[in-house]
Amino acid sequence: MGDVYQALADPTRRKILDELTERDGQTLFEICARLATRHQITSSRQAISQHLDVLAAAGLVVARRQGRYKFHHLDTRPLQSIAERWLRPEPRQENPHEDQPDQRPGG
Amino acid sequence: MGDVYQALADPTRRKILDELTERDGQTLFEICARLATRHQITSSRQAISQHLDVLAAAGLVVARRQGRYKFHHLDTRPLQSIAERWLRPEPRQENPHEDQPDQRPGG
DNA sequence: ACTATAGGCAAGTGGCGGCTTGCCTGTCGA
DNA sequence: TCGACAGGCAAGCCGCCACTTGCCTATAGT
Repeated sequence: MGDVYQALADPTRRKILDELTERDGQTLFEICARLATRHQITSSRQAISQHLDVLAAAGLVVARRQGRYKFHHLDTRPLQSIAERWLRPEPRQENPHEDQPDQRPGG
Repeated sequence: MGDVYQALADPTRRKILDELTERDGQTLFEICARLATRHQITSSRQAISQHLDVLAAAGLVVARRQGRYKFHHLDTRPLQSIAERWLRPEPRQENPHEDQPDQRPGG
């Protein structure tokens, strides 16, 4: 299982997710064409294919083979846990700055 | 302004965010010590400092100088827009797979 | 059977990111 | 004032990642 955060790090991969959000279940060539015409991304087909591999490894894209076509579907479930990792509103501990923060005041 | 996604790509930087979530307003040395003892991260002080620079450039960390100390505070606002980018529950368009997806069926 | 299409595998390359190292600035305490 | 401490600047190294290139497999159409 790949790293979801690393998969999101590349701007081209995010554009792919945007594209699949607008129109789910696209083929590789379809994604290439739409990235080129709508986002000025002129990467080769292989580059996009490798990006899709990374997204699939991260669980963000699920591929479905059908004949000679391979349709790519978005799966947003890995994204749900991301923001919650730091956005959980538990009142977190504060650091007593004004004391003497000698590296670790309280051990 | 740096890239929030790229800032989250590095696992050490995510650990720093975890650390600041638990205890906000830590100094550089304090973060180094806690990363070493609690997360087995033995990177040098400079490495952590550069990580904090990246996080600050992405707006995820705000530094506050006070005397010879520099306290780092978490700012989760840049995170809120991340998940919503693809998690907005608008019913997105489906691709008519079973037709003839000749790259782009509808031009 | 032949061709065009959709996609895959693998090797090679260039640039960027993470890390270290060395040295410097600035602040507080005794 | 002097030394310990917190942090900063800059150069250099190295591995990874994105991308290309070349060739291959497989399905669909005629």
